[in-house]
Formats: sequence, C-alpha cells, structure tokens
Amino acid sequence: MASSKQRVRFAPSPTGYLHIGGARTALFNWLYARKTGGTFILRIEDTDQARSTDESLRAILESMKWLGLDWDEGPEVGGPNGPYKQTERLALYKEFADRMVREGTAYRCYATKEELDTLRKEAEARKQQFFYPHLWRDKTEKDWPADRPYVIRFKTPLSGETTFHDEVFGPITTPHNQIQDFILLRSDGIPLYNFGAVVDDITMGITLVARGRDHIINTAPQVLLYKALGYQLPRIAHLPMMLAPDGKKLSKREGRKYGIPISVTRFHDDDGPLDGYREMGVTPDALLCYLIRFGWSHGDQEEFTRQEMIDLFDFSGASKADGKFDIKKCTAISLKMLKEEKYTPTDEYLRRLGPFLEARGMTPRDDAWMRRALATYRERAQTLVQCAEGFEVYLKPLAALDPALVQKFLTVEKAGWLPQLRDALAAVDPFTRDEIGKAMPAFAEAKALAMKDIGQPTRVALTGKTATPGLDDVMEVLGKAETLARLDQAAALLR
RNA sequence: GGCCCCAUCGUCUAGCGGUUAGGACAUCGGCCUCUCACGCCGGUAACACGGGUUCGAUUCCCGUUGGGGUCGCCA
Repeated sequence: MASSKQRVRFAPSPTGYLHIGGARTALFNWLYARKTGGTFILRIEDTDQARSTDESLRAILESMKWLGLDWDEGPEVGGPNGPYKQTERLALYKEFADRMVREGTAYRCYATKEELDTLRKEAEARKQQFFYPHLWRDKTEKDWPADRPYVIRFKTPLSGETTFHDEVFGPITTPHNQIQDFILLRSDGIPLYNFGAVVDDITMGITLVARGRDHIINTAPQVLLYKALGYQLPRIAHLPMMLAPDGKKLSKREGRKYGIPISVTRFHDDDGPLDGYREMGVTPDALLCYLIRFGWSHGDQEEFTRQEMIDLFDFSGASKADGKFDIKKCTAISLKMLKEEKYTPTDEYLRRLGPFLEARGMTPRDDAWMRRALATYRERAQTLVQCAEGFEVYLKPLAALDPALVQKFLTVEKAGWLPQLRDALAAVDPFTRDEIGKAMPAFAEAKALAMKDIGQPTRVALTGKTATPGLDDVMEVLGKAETLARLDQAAALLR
C-alpha cells in the first residue's frame, strides 16, 4: 500500500438520477477512502451540455447525502483542487491539449462531424467496422486551414498494445489497432470523457480509480494519455456490473418490469416521477449492506454496520463476475437491518418513520408511545413503508368494517361473546400487554372457547384486518378507552 | 462481426489442488402460535462442456459454449 495519502473520486455526470449501480461505485470508493484515512472527492462530469441539468445535479447530491457518503472535496464543500465541475475547468483541458499538440502526441483534426458520419455510414453499408482514417494525423501547422473549427485527437500508436494491471481483474491487454485516434477536445473546447477524466485525475492527484466494468474499455486509451503526458498511473480497479434479473442492463424499463427501484432517491424525468430506494422505505445502511455484498464479500458475512464495512473493505474481496439484482434479498436485508437495534437504533427508526407516517396522513404521537408502538412492528416490517402501513391500525380511526369480514367473523354465532369480552377487558387493570395476555385466555376458558376461536373475531373488531401484531400488544398500544370503544362499535354490528 | 472481460445452487456468494462443495435470499415441509410476521428445525437445489497438467481438479492451462462490455465531437 502506498504510504502517501490515498485520494479517490466518484465522478457522476448529472444527466439523470443517481443509479443504483453508481451508488455501489460511490460506496466502494468512499469505503476505500475512509478505510485508508484518505480523501474522497466528488467530481461532476458535466461535459455533455445537452443532457446535463441542475436538477440532476441536485438529485445526485441529495442521494449521496441520504446514503451518508460524505465527500471531502467537491460541490458545496470546495477543496484545494477545485473547481469540481468539469465545465469550470475548460482552461485546464485546453492547456493540456495544446501541450500535447506541441509535443506531437496529439493533433488538430479539421474533419467535420458530417464528413465522418458519411464515412461511418459507408463503412456500415459495406458491413465494415468504421475506423477513423488518419485524415489529419500527419499534417503540420502549415496545413492548418484558417477559421475552421477543429478537434484535437490523440495520436494513438499504430502498433503494439497496452497492458495495465487491474486490482480486481488482473492484467488486461488491449491491442493499439483497436484504439482509434480518439478526440480529446471537441471543436467547442469541451473535453471528451477520456481526456477530461485523465486531466482531472492527474491534477486532483487521484491515486486509485474504481469504477464500473463498462469502463474497462476506456482504460487503455487513458493509460496512453498518462504516458503521453508523463504522469504516473493511479491504481485501477473495475467492479463487475449490476444487471437486471434477466441479465440485461438495469434500466428504468427493466427496473419497472421487476419492481426494482433504480434510482437512489425520487427523481422526476420526462416520464414523470420515479421512486427510489428512499421512497421504498429502506434505510441507507440497509441499502449499503445489500450493495456491498454485490460483487464483494468478506467470507459469509451478510450484515455490516457502517464501521464494519469500513474496517473490512478491501478490493481483494471483490469478485469479477457480473451479478443480477435480487429485490427480495434486498428487502430481506432491510428487515434484518430494521429489526436490530445494533443496525437501526430506535431513535433513528422513529426519525426515519416520521415522513412515511405523515405521507399517509398520520401524525406521530409522543416519544414513549411511539417507541411502544414501534416495538410491535419492528420484527415484521421489511420497510418503513410497511411499518407506516402497520401504524394505520393505531393512528387512523377505524374505518367501516369490510362486510365480507363481518360476515365471516362478526356474527352472533361466531362472536356473540364480544360484549362480555369487552366487559372482561374493562376490568383489566393495569391495561398492559401482560395483564391482557392473561385476561384473554381466562375469558376464553370461562366461555369454553379456544383462543383461536376468539382471536380473529376480536382482531377484526379491533383493527378491521386479519393480520396484525398480537392482540395483547395491539390493545395496549390502543389503550383501554379506544379498545373498548372499538369493541362496542363492533358489538353493535352483531346479528 | 472485431477487440476486451466473465462463468459454483433460481439469486448473492464461501472455496484460493484433497471438503459429505458451506452460508444467505428465494422455494418446499415442520415447529411455535389468536392472525400475519419474526424465530427455530429440516428438505430440494450448483462447480456450463471438452481436452490437458497432476497421485488427485470446482480450484491451474487450452479450447468450445453461454453471458456481458465496447466499437460517438455520450459518459
């Protein structure tokens, strides 16, 4: 391991929401920085001006904050290597590009996009692979036409190959004849991805680049750029892809098809609002827990606190094979994380639950009551949404009972004892789970009934539902007055 | 199609030459039980195929097949 301070970055382009795969990339970089005591940089690659939007940038920052992946340098926090948006660094790219032209490792190309598109189409028609013909490669300054736009292209070596060592995949070799004379700087002075990323990684002192496997193809050109510029290569790590259950790219369409959120937080685009993991009701720690086990492992461990992730993380634990997203596993992890105080302290649980209650028209009550009520759902709610739905039993007035349920459970024949149960419960004091838990079986026994005979009718009378936490819990949370009132209401329906 | 990469239960994965191939999710039984969950017990379920190397291959090498990535003045 390098002795100097590690510097890593996450470099999204603000052309949409923060994709779940991007979140995984961000997590791995963040973990590496935190583990090594290094610096985590957030850099905005907004060079695609046609697609970049401020709304997208806001959404990405919001998602990063929600995940708790804080950055040491970048938007809002600044830093010594700014600015951190590429469109604010154009002079830098020009300086590097001009230098390369001067040194002969790059050249001006005056071929127009139209011209090249035509050639591309022709090659396509001949079923041949298009390859940039070295139109301007060997021209010199005296050949440059005046007043015509040009791009700057890299002068890729004509033969040989480039090999780099990937921390995850090992050595990867690319023959140079597969690398075109790619464009560094567009005619409008804006850099293309490979060039912008390299110049920034160099000037920001990045020591390790970790990104998705779809970038492996970009690495050889970037290595060539480092060499041409005379800088030392950072360490490089690629992560396997996160795919949809059918092995396709995890797109918005695929996500909908399998009920998988693909955005970290809610995002509005042309098709309307798109809910994310936050809206689905998983906690950031639970999501991170699912993500870290995707393409990485530490033996059989499935649950991690944030600190454990930091302590245990290492690129040697990464795997090479692509994976398919499994939403059921994700919610299963969510349940485990939500259930345990160690992973989700009660205070945090309630704080996160609040907005979900309010979204359903409920108002949280006092802290002690909320804690008591939460205890009845902690072991059964996979998500905060499910928990909030459960709270409707407690916080919403009981709606008119479903006639089908009344027919099934609340007839004189099946629940004629209801008024007497009500009276028996009225005598319970204190009205606690334990006392109720004794009174109910005692009542059943006195009536020569089994608990299972009185359970469901009572449950329906109390909650209008057939599945809820235990009756003793429900009654205690509801309180004696509300419990009796609801039973009275149901008893009136008996016929 | 060219080039690059990958390959253990349905899914995420453990394994780093010798294991009854383990765990988790899912699934199927059972227990618990007032319902639904949780929890507990148990079952089904994988080394893609073919060659090597080796006393011995899931593990190392080659090939085949399958999958993915990429071939833009997108990132």
